[in-house]
Order: sequence, then C-alpha cells, then structure tokens
Amino acid sequence: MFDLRKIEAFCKVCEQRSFSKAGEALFLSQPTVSAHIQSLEREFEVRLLDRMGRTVLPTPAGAVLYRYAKQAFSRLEAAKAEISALAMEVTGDLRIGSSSIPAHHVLPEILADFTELHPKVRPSLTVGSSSAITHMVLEGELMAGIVGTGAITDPDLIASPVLESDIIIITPAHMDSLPFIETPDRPGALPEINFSTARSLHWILRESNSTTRRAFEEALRLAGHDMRLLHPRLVVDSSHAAVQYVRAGLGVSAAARIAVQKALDRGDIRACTIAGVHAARQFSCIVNARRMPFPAATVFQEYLLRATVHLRPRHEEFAETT
Amino acid sequence: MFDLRKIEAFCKVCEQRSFSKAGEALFLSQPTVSAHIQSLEREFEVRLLDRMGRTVLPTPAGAVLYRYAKQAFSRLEAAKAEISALAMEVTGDLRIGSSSIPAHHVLPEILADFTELHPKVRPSLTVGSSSAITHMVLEGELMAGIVGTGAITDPDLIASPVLESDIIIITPAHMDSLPFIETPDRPGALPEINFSTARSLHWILRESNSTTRRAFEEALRLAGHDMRLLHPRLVVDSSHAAVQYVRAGLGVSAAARIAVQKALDRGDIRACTIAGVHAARQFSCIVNARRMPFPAATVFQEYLLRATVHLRPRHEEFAETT
DNA sequence: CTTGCGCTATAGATATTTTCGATATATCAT
DNA sequence: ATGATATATCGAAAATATCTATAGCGCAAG
Repeated sequence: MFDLRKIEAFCKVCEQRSFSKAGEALFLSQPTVSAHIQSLEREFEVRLLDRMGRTVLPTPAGAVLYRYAKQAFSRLEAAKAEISALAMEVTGDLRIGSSSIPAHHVLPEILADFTELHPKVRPSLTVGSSSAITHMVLEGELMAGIVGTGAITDPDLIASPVLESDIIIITPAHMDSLPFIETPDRPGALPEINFSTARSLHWILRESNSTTRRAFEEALRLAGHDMRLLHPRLVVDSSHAAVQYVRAGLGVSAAARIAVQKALDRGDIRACTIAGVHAARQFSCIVNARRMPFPAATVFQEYLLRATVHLRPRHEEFAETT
Repeated sequence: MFDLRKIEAFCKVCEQRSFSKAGEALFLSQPTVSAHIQSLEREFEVRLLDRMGRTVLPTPAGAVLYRYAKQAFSRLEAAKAEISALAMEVTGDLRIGSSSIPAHHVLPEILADFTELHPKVRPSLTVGSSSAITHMVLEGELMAGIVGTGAITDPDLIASPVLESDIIIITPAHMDSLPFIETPDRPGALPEINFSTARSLHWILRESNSTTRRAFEEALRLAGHDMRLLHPRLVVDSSHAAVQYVRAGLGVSAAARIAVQKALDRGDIRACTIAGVHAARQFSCIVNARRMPFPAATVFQEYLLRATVHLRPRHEEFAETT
C-alpha cells in the first residue's frame, strides 16, 4: 500500500527541488530520501523525478502524484481538525430518535432552541416506535433516543426521565350530555366520568401495540376495569388521527394529554378522566451505556433534562430539585 | 505524521465491525490491528471505536476519520490510476512553448488536428521569444518548444527541424513603380529588386533583437550588403504590425513568408526579394535531453514532424525522406 | 582538461517499528 | 456458571527505516 512518509518525502523534494534539502526539512538524511523516492518509483513503475544535476524536477507522472498527494494530505488534516473540534467543542452530527409523541409535540421547540444555542451541532431526528428507536440506540445508529419508559429493559441503556404525560379521555367539543360525577378541587383538574358511563360511549381506539393504548389498558386493569368492555367504533394508528375523529364526533378516545393539548386549547375537543383511573405515559432519554459520550451528545442530554422540567406535574418538579 | 497502514486497519475495522475480521482481511493478526487502533487513538487523543463486546462501532470521531480517510485513499488511488494511464496511453497535460510565428501561423491547425486525434491530451501553449521558450524548456516548465534555430546552443537540448520560412520583402499592394530586374523562372518565384532599389525605399524594421531582423541582416551581410544603408521609417515589434504599416503604404519591410502569407493571398500586400539575398528562418522543436519522455510528448513530437513536412520547400522534403 | 564542489546513489551497520504467537481478560449466549 | 468468541497485553522475531561513510556523476572554475 501507500506509505505517507515516502510520499511526504517525495512532495518535499518537489517543493525544494533537491533531495538533500528535502531531507533537511524533514529531519531525514539524504540517502533516506533517495531510498524513499526509489521505493515509490518501484511501486508506481514509473520515473517520478528527473534528476538533472543542479536541480530536480517532477516528471509528468510526478506532477500528477504531487497534486493528488497534496489533496490526500489535506483530507487527513481536515479529519484531524474536525476530530479535535468534535472532542473540544459542542459540534458534529447528533442523531436523535424519538417516538412520535415527543417528536411531534415536544422536540420541535426543544431542538429549535438547542440549535440556536449550539449552531455547530447538526441534529437529525428519526421518528419511530419506541422499540425501533431503542433498537437503533443499541445498534449505535442513534446517539440518543426518547422513548416510552416501558420499552427500556436492556442493561446497556442508560435512561433519564424527561417527560411525563397523563392519559386523558377526549370527547367531541359539543358532546355535553355526559353525566360528570364531580370535578376535583385541584387546579387544572378535569371533570370525571365513571366507568359505566365510559361503557356507554363509542370508542376510537389506538392499535393494540400502541404504547398509549397499553398504558390506558393497564391503568384500567389496575382500577379493576376491563378495556374489552368498551365499545370500539374505529381503530386508528396515531393520536393525531384520534383527535380528528373525536372532533368529528365519531366517539371518544384516550390520548396522551401532551399530544392533544393544542386541540384542547383551540376548543376542538374536550377532556375528562375516568374516576379512579390514573393512566400516564413516561418518556425517557436513553443512551447506549457502552458508547463513549462526546460533547454534543452530553450537552444535548443536559439541555433536554433542563428543558423538560416545566412540562412535568409540579410535585415531580419539586421532587427533582432535591 | 499519519500512517496509512494504521488508518487502513481502522477503516477495515469500521467496515467489518470487528478487529479480528479486519485483521484477516488485511492479512494481519488481530493484536496488530489492536495496536494500530490504539496508536491512532493516542495520536488523535480521542476514542475512535466503541468496543461493545459482540460488535464494534465508530465513535463520532471515528466516523469523521473514516469519511476523510476514504477520501484520502481515493485521492491516492486516483493518482495511481492517472499515473499508469500517463505511462500507458497518450494522455495528460502537454505544455508547449513557441515563438510567435509558429504559434500564430502553424500551430493552430496542428494543435487542432492533434487534439482531435488524441482527445485525452490537454495541451497548453505558451508564446514567447525563442530565448524565453528555450529557457523554459531547460527549466522543465515546458515539455517542448518550437523556436528559431539560432537560439539552440545548450547541449541539454535535443532539436528537430520542423519548419523553414524564407524571409521576403513585403510592399504595399499599389506600389507598382518598383524597377524589378527579373522574375526567376521557378514556380512560385517572386520578382526581384536589386539592393540599390532597396536603398531608395522607406523601411519598416523590426526591433534589433527580432530573430527575423537578425536573419535578414545576416543574409544581407552574406550577400555583401549592409542593412544600415536602408532608410528606416519606423520600428515595430511584430510581423503583424509590419504588415499593417506596409499595407497602409508607409514603406516596405522584411518578414517571414509564413507570417504574411494570408495578407499576400488577400492581396493586402505584395512580395518581392532582393537579388542575391537568400534570407530564411528555421524553426526547430526542442526538448530537454535530461527529462524522461512520456507518451503524450513523444507522440506530439512525431506528429509535429510529420505535420510540418508539407510546409517545407520541396528539396528539403526529398532530403528528409532519404 | 583538470580539479573541486555539490548533488544523488550505494553499501553496510544500527535503531526503530511492525508483526506475530501465546496468553490474559472481557463479554456473550447457553 | 460456563464454554465460545472477542479484544488487550506481552515478549520475541522479522521487517524496514534510518544513519554514516563513501562512491559516482555533473557542473563550473581555474
């Protein structure tokens, strides 16, 4: 293969037009330079330098080698520069993966702020199911993932909670015939219905492998209910679709509050909860424990933790600061 | 500095995601690969690969190095490819120098034909005085030069005659009061005047270091005449300028026939000679004897010799073919 | 034409490095 | 736990890079 020391000697000879001067410049003896050039000339099977007594000049082949060799050196210099930048400053590619709720409802603002703060970082976002994102973090394809906490089992993953969203019942804006049993006296609390009321409604459900659906199902089970008693009218594959159908009056649905907050604020839909059912989804930032962290990734994680504090319920906020 | 064997080992590890597989592929032992990677990691002061048990993956720094290293390798591969092309086929840069008469009146067609025949050759033409071109050939800046024969003295030059042009007297088209003494009976022969007629005319002379002027002066001297007896009206610095002033009627001039042939054909000017004066300019193709020829240069010289045969007087043409 | 200077080429010795085999250590899957 | 597979470490051997000394060549000055 190519030997850069020899090629560097060759380049120096071209520049200095002298074997001995090139040797001096590279702290090599002149015979060493001679040997290197001869070795290259054997390798390329062509004369690279015309030795013309008082001076030495590259042959056409030598001129070609010189030009390309300089380019090769510059590529390696560039690598060194970019690598040390990568180790010293917050820069470089940052491949993030996220399940859809954080990706669509939390990350847009966070990533916008983060890139403004660290403009040299070039983030890319992959949206996928929690298990797909987790897999990609384990495979090293992603540097960080934001996934539902349920998917985190592998011991190679380091997880930090970054987001919690309760799961609420969303109803059409003009469906005002619901028999609410009470509205708890906490600020921001939602009206409540009981499970028998829920059984009387038409439900727009998520697919059976949806994490939101599973969390809701589990919360019902813990409260002693069975989701199979709810009447399904439609199965949809995203919280966004669920909102659209609820808004259109086809039925009610369970959704992560964070995913429907904008629709609630606009008054497109309304929200309530089922008495005694406390469903919630947690999201964590996961990284591969076996991979070496680098500034951009570390800083992003720290930023993510700080940026998402305000999104959590107050009691957790206090718990975190202890 | 950079060690390409180590970097190649690193790239192979990235591709094979394994130290031992990389070693196999490169016919190295696994410990050698380990040592190379460690050496690179010491050199860059950063972890390049995350060893994760069943597999190994590049860190962000490693990914950067891999990308640039591939570019560097590709530059060197390209050099090797272009160099072997250079040695095997008629290709590459061809830097030619020429004094102005061949450059303006012969080379345009020759170079056009040559590049059509050998499209991979990229010729460049430097126009300059014979001595400047000769100097550049000796310095290795030019691969071939086409210069007046007089300038060739250095033993490092190999010269082959490629072009001869007689020097003729050009007169205004409508100056018909000249006392011609005879028109020789050879085909294409010009009317003649004698030297005393020449002394009665106004002369447009070239600068004193012009090779055309010196050849004319020398031819006069050999015929027993003295150029200083001619009345100079104007000194110009090119044969083209001389044609323009002669055409405008300011006087007569001496010029290489090849440089004024087009103006003669158009009838802008007329031509004659001085009886007993046989002035001519020879041009040769020169190359540096100490430099290694390569196909494109060799083929160009051969082409030049063949292409210029028809430009020479017939008796030389026969002489050449013996 | 010779001589001396400056340059590259060659030869033999030495120092460095690369490389390997053997083996220790770590990790993974069973 | 344990055997299988992977990387890391170590000491020795092989390869090669490098040096000094010197030969050989071309050029320029005497």
